[in-house]
Amino acid sequence: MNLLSRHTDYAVRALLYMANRVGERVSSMDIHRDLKLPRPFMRKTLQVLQKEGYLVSVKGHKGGFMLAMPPQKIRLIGLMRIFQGDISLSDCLFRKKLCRCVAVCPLRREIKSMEAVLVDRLSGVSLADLMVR
Amino acid sequence: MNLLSRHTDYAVRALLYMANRVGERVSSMDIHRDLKLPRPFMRKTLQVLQKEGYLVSVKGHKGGFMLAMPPQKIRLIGLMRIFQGDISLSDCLFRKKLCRCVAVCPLRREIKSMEAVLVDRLSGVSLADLMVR
DNA sequence: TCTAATGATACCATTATTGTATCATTTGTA
DNA sequence: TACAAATGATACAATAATGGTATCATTAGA
Repeated sequence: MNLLSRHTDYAVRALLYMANRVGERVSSMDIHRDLKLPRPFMRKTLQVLQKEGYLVSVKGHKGGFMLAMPPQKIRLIGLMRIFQGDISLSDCLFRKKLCRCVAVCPLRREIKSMEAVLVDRLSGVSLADLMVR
Repeated sequence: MNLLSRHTDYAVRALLYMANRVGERVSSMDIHRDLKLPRPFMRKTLQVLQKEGYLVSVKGHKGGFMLAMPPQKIRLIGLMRIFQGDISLSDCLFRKKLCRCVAVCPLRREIKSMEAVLVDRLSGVSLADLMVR
């Protein structure tokens, strides 16, 4: 199981990369070269981050991206919500039909509570925390 | 995201069903009729549970299944491990290549620690706990 | 001996995720 | 001013995991 999707994973890496180059303009080519992430896919990641206000972009020659906010303000939970939707450990709508979980309610309650723990932990992690080494 | 796969989910339901019919022989047909689970698929679930020692089976006419142990001994984490492998929030081998996570180690550490919390919680839940109502 | 059950297993369908390709637009610079 | 290098937008394809079906062999009760 993967808590983070590729988009989220690549987002974290790319953002970390930029956090270490504050003031510079970073292109998808730079990231591709240095981090070896598949470029077309990761470009989509970056575009989403731009739309969501995490990145400022400059088009054209010598264009690229820069962080739009300090690393302290970028939280793991925020990135996950963008790329993976609300964190849930039991997706309960199954093609518009009601979940198969309602019948096993005590189990559902357990899982929901674990979910809350997880979200709490994830909320505590910022990009800045991941930069410390 | 789903913490539980269908197999695990169906296993819990079927086991709960049998826990409420101790002494009776329960067939896959009974479960299908009463719980509306897709029979061929759920039959596989039951067969695995039998192989793993959770169920005793009787073949032939009037055959079926019975719990092989008391509900207190059946733990959610055990079922998950059978049907989903070891609980991990960051599957790190990607087609035999080393994970893409190692490069973002602090993140990996965070996730591993959340994983431990989750496993701990899951270990605490038994079938008997889910029967209480 | 027929029927209803499990055991084993092969196969198919669906979905989500991951990844590629392409074209339009923008902008610095030779 | 034209070219090159970048992002924006978007359509399409590949892959893998999961979920599900079908079938045949075997067993056992009535």
